[in-house]
Amino acid sequence: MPQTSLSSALFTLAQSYRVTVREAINANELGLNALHVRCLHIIAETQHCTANDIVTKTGRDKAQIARLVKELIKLELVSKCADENDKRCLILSFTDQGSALFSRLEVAEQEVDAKLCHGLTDQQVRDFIAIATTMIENINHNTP
Amino acid sequence: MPQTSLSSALFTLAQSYRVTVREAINANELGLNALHVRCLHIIAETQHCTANDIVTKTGRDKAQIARLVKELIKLELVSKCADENDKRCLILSFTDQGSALFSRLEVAEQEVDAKLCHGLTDQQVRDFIAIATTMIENINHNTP
DNA sequence: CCCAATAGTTGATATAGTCAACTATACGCT
DNA sequence: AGCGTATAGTTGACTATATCAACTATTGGG
Repeated sequence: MPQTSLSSALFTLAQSYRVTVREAINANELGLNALHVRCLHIIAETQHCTANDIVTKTGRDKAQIARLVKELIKLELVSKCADENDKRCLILSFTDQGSALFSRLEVAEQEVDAKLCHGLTDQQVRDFIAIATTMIENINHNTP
Repeated sequence: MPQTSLSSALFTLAQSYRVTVREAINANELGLNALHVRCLHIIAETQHCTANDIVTKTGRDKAQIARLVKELIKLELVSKCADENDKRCLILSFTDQGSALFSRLEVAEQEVDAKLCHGLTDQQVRDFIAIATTMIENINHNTP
């Protein structure tokens, strides 16, 4: 089954990726989906992370993020506390459980990535990410 | 906003792509989504195309495809008729309207693709598709 | 003729994504 | 200070997508 066009390659890849991540995550008995995982990553890599940071970094609707974060909090993976200087901002950070789970997640993710990149060189993967990033920028640089 | 990891690049790209395609399509006053478009492509490129062909080519649930096809039929873009040899198989083909619309779609899609690939060389795009295809194969080659 | 397999349909339900209205705080201004 | 406006986040209602399981109809093989 050859993948010819850009759109179909992209579409198929995104779909397969979602399914695989979900399987990997379910296999790890965590009640999280791919977007939860992205949130956790962003929280991990952003110091002083707010819900709004997640909104801008993911490009999702803020309502969606709000509910997602609420779930993470209910799962006691993340806690929020108001910024001292600006009480509108609620800083998100990992609980101990959250940190522990994030480590496990990273392992699971590396497995998915390794599977995905099987047979590809590091350089190819880097190029792929670079091109994807360019495409994302192209697509976000508003349609004039 | 740098995209570092493979997963986040993929995820962001897929999301942006969906949004852009949808905008392009809405802008073209068609009541279709990205998956409708994929179905039309598959119908176009597959002679003797059945719903099941679409299921295997897209990897989606057959229920979802059934409903999608039903919509395409209601829109009078596609018609189905039973295979003479095997009456379980319903062959899908374009109506005249469907063919006409598909031509328009191809133009719209080329615009999206052009936007996406702005600043990239043909070779880069080819490489990108090739790598994506490899990833899709990796991911589909069942998890042992 | 019966049975297992296949193609497709349907209902119920779950998950994901969107829009608009709302609260609360903060900032800038005269 | 008090006003208007911007920002962060929350919520409700809704739409769209996706998934599961049960079902029908047809087929081909013993």
